[in-house]
Amino acid sequence: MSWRIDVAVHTPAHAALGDLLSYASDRALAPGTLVRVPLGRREVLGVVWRSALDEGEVHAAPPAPDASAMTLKPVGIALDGLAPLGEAWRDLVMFTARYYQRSLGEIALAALPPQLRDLTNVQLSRRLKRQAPPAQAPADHTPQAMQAPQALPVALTQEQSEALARIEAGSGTFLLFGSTGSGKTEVYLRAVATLLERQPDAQALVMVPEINLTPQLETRFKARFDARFGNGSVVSLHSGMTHPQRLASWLAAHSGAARIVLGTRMAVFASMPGLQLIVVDEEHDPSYKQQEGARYSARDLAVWRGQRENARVLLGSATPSLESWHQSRPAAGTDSGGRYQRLAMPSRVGAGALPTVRTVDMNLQPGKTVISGVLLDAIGQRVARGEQSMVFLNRRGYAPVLACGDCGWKSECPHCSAYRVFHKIDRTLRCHHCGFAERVPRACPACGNLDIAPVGRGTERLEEHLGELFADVKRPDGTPVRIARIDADSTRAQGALESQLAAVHAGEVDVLVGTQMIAKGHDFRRITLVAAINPDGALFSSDFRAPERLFSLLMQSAGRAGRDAAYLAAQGTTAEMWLQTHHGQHPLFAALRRHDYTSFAEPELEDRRAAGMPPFAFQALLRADARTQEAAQAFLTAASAAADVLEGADRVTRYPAVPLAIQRVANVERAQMLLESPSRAALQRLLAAWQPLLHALRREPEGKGVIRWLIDVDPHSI
DNA sequence: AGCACGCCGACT
DNA sequence: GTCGGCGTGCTC
Repeated sequence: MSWRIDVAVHTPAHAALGDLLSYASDRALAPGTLVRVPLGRREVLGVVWRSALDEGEVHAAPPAPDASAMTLKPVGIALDGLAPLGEAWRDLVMFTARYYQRSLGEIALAALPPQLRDLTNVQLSRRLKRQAPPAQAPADHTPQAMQAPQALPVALTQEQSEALARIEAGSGTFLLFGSTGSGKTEVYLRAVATLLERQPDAQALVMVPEINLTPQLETRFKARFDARFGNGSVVSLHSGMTHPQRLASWLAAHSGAARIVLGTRMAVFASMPGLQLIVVDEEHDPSYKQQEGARYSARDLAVWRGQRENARVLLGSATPSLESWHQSRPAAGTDSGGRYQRLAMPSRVGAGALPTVRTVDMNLQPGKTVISGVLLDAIGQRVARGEQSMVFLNRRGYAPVLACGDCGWKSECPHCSAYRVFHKIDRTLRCHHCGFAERVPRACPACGNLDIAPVGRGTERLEEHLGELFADVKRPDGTPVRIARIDADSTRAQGALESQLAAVHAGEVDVLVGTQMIAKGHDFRRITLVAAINPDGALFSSDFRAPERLFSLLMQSAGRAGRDAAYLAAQGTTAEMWLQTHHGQHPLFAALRRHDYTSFAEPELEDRRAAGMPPFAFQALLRADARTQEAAQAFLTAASAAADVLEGADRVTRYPAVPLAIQRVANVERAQMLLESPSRAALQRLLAAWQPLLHALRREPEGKGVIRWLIDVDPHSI
């Protein structure tokens, strides 16, 4: 008997190539089976999507486009040793591909560990054998043991207990709205523990926004669960791991041997047959949105996956995204708001009171002031008392621009519409967009003037500046102040971030300078002052999400100060957050002063509602990269015109094509067009119907010079 | 996406 | 004379 096997392989969405390629086989293969198939002159890994009995020209299922007429090549070997990927996983992949306008195979193959692609059957079976045998009844799995859970490190607060009780009693998606230090992680740990103890085959997925945050989370989960469920019950999945490590974790999740999977956004695609709970920590974090390739939101997919697999989803944040805030309602049974249950944990446990927020009115400071005198004094006093301070500035390097005082030359990047940043450490001018780097010229390249000077400041220069200003400030033991910097440059080397963080923890640093990298997740017990040097940029940004990001960043930073109540009491000090701003009266800062997310979010949401913006509207971007800006825009304009006749077009607003904020990167001109609709379904229908037209358009004169185009659904920055 | 084929510039 | 640039086309 002859079968037609439809397989998803790693090909991009393309007009000439369908989502699935058909192959011949003398036996049916279960959907989800991994197979090697011939494609052109190479052999690639694919996922079986369906098998159909091939009765000559008649097919039970519709064949892949145009495949019925051709002779099918035979499938290669099936990776039989591996259980087929489940229906729920395939549905997730299918949904992702459709929703984000990508090919099935691209999503499916990207969701699998890369090493699987070049593993033979023999190697695979060897791998599987080596894999630790599935959780061989560790410690106690008896009912008695479950009724008498081992002593847990800390007692729960009232708020934590209530949140947990509601998670257990309910189902669906929850928004855990807990201030920094309210003990959200403990709630995650308990929710996971309860689930895994109750159901021996249940699995939990826990996601964090950044790779940096996985080690500390892994330590905490292993300490809690290794003893109870056996070594290997907790695995991680993120792009910082080696391929063999990732394969091992993936196999453990797929087989069910791993009870808990920790990871970054890619982990949302982990194959987990027993998935019952998904935690998305810091759910508001922009890192959950993939910014290249398939531009998916791991948070949104987690919610979808939870619904599909009937697993609880726990979104945690002190400053939820306005989308999640809007979707959530305060108490079960309340109709207002959306579908998530909101669980509030406003109190800070074991931490000092939230820091006092002080604003420095930069309008009253002498021009060009970098750090105001009052702030300097405040930091100096902390140093003298042996306390730590954190100063952050969202700009790395020494100075964002180098300029000639005579002829007006500036350090423009020859390949991008951006300035190259001056890095004093290695005397280079570096473009942060294309990577182009050169040694700093001795004299102005345009006029030969020797007087070329840095303009503006980055973390490097701030660090240097503070060093000069604090030259005479002494620590309690009379030794000079110690200043350190943490940013993407200082942490480039393997393990550098860890060692630098350790130095701060060990008290070897008095003043820490850094980018937003230091505001995220790291607990510095002895920091009592946090300062934002220049947060104004985001207040009047053209990006409507900028205030939301700024507020969350500042709240998170404020949360870094005074994490240790006992320390503050012993020092007889209070924690402070300082803001240097020209707009001290801005409502965003007023809300921040009160540490009140709600009073920031509610008016912001009202503005969005009034302006018809997300979450009250749905957006997508069509972007085009081309040789010239005209070509990019011409393509977009033609694409817009082509969409006129499509279904749903009347319900989708198409804005004019505009250049990107950074118009040219690496000699490629970039333009985009915004689409917006009050109906997600209408937008989706339009995008789906548009795709083939866009492919066709590239071959038309309007598509000339276009290097690539892409669709970004639910874009994060526009 | 890969990987071929194909047609124009500076070097073993 | 070749090596190699990446433009265009194809893969069940």
